[in-house]
Amino acid sequence: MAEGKFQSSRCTNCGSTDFIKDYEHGELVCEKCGYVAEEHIVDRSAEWRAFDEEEREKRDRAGAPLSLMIHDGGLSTQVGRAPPSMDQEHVDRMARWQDRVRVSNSSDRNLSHALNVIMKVGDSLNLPRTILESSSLIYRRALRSKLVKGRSIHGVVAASVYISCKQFGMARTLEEVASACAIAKKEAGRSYRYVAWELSVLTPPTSPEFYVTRFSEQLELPRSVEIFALKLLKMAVDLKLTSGRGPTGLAAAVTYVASLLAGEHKTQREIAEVAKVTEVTIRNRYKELLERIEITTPI
DNA sequence: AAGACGAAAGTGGTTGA
DNA sequence: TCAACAACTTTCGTCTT
Repeated sequence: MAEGKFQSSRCTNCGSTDFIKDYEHGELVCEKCGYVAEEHIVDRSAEWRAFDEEEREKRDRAGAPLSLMIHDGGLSTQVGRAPPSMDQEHVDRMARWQDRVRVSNSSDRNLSHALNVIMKVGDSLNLPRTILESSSLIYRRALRSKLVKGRSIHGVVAASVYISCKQFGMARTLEEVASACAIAKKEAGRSYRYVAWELSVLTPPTSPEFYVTRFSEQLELPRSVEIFALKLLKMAVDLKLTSGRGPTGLAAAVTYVASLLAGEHKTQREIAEVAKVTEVTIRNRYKELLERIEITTPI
C-alpha cells in the first residue's frame, strides 16, 4: 500500500523526524532539508491519520476503503476532522453514479449538473478529490433539504465547496470560490451562510496558517521563511492580536515580516498581490505585531 | 525611481435597537 | 429598518533608501 511509505516518518535524506505539511500541494516536507517525503498526501488522505495508530489499525482491519456513504449525514459531527479517504475507485463510483442518475427525475438532473460544476470548480481551484467528494456530499444534503429550490445551482455549489474547504483547512477565500463558480462574492456569501445555517454545519474561520503556507509557496519563499512566519503567527495568536482580523491580511503581514527579517525581502506590493489584500492592511497588521513582539533575528 | 508610510474618505457587512 | 461600528480598501501626498 502506498500509505505504508508515508508511515516511516523519518526523512530519507537527512534523517530528521520533523515534517511540515504543504497543504497547497498535498506534500509532506522535511523541515530540515526540504526533502519531499510523500506526495499527494491529501488525495490519499493520509496526513491526518498517519500518526494515529488506532485509526490506522482500524482501517487495516476493515480492509476495503471506507464507503462514500459513510460520511453522509455525519458531516456536522465531523467538524475539524477530515472525512475518510477517497481513491480512484471512489471517483469511478462517483462518475458511474452521476451517469446513472442523468436520465432520472428533476432533482437527479440537478444533482448531475451540480456534480459537473463541482468538478470544474475543483479543477480551477486546484482542489484535491477528497474535497470534491465532500463538497458533493454537502450539495446532496442541501438538495435533499430543498435548499436548492429557488436558488442558483452555482450558488449552492459555491457554498458546498467553500464549506468543505474550510472543514479541510484548505486555504481558499470566498472570493476565489465565488469567481471559480462565476458568481459574485456577495451571492456566494449569502448562499454559504444559508446552506451552513440550514444544514447546521459548523465552519470555523480558515486559520491564517493555511494562508501562510500558501502565500510562501506562491512567492517562492524558502521553507525557512515560511516556518519563521508561522512562528510569528503563533506569537500573534498568543497575544490575541488575531481576533476579528481577516486571516489573509494577518498571514500576509507575518509573511512580509518573516521575509524581511530573513533577508529574503519581498515588497509589500508583491505580498499584497498574492494575498489579495492591500498594502495598507499589511502595514496595519504588522505594525500591531511589531508593537507587541520583540523580534529577535532569525536563523 | 521604487518602496514604504500614514492620513482621510469610502465601501460592504454585521449588530443591535 | 436604520444607525453605529469595525475591518478593510482606495487614494494620495510625503518620506526613505
